[in-house]
Amino acid sequence: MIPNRPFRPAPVTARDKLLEAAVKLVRSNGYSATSVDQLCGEAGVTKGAFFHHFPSKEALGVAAAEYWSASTSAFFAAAPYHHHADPVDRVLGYIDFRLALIGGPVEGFSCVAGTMVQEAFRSSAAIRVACEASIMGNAAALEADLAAAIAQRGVKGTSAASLARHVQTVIQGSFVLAKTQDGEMCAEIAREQLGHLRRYFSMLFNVDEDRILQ
Amino acid sequence: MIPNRPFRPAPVTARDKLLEAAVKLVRSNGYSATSVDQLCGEAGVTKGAFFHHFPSKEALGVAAAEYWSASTSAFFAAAPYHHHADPVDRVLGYIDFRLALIGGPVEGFSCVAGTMVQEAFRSSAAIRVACEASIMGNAAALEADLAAAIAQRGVKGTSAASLARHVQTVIQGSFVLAKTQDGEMCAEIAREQLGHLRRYFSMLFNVDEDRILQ
DNA sequence: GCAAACATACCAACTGGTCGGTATGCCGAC
DNA sequence: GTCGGCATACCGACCAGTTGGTATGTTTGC
Repeated sequence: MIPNRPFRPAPVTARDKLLEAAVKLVRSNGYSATSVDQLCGEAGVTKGAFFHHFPSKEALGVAAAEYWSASTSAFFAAAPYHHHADPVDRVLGYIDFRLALIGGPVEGFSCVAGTMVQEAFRSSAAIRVACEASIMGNAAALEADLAAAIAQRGVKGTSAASLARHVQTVIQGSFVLAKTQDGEMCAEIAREQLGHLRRYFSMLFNVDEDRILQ
Repeated sequence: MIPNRPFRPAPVTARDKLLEAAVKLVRSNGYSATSVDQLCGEAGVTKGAFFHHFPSKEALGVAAAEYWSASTSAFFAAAPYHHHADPVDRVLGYIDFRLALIGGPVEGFSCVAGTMVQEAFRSSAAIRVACEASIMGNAAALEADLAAAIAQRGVKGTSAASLARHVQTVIQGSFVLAKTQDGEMCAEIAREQLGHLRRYFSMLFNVDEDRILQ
């Protein structure tokens, strides 16, 4: 979900270093394929430290999703698109902000929660729920602006919550498509797909009321 | 991608049984978390048979993506939505067809290629390419109808290939969102999201030409 | 001095993969 | 027609390495 988070303070405790390692390794190798030893190696920490802070690998997965959730929501809360007066501008501003974050290798802008839930939704309910909270929490942050936009433009036949989920759907889907590609095409295809989301919303919020419903 | 494929003949050879097992297990547990022993157990086949037919687990992954690709494309080629005279009806018919396929647990309608590429895009180029072929092949099957619809309705600012990719994006993204849910909500959220895709296309192909571009 | 934060050594279970062997069916030669 | 030769399909014990997890220390801050 979030890409290159600049000015992130370097983690100090072993716990933080492990969470950072989890974000990095899960993004590029997935949850199952990432071993506890790899995590410890990446974090520069021993296995004893790992199991001191987390009772199991699954617990690290849950904590990583929550850590991810917290750092991304703080990142987006501080973004500039909130300042627009028009709610439609805030919504489109969010999409443009996401668009600007896409670049470089996929593991730099993909989503930890989306990656983990794909693998663990059946084997670990705890991880599934933590990833749900992360993704739906990110969606919920847009809901107020979407509700205002819907009210202002008189959009019928959907809801702010449903549209917020659609934003996440297109974002997550664009990451999957991006992962099928190589090199610069990864970012290019992800940007292209967010462009369709932008166009959908532009049409939805600008069109005459009687043309909205099919 | 494809869900409940009815009337599929029961696999006979060990190879076919292993491919069927791979589709089932990868869909519910992912690629990395599925072991060769599990695959053999599910297929009712020994390890000797596995490595007789596939040189490695990775090769099975590639073969599974190709097998998946072949069976889904045959399934969609035989679907009834192709018979509509209007290309826009064919495109919307495809979406409605996909909508009708969504139901039951996620692993019954999710996509093997999308699941695998999320895990293996960095560790296995062969699997990545096989999944790309599967997903983009599915997209390509819609391209002609989309091109005709674009031409007929005078849509500007995009291409048939890009819109075809968007269909896959929303489908793959809806599967990710569905996997965050439990029980019947899985199918419900996936259907809701395909509904947005349908609405986007409805607007795109019906609106006056001068209103299309923002 | 004492608890939290780590480190080291270790374990049973499992991992993908190998290897010698067998059962079966198809081939032309006689 | 039946026999030897040979390829394909499959079996299951086995291997070295790795897995998540534990048990027992040691260090450090207060």
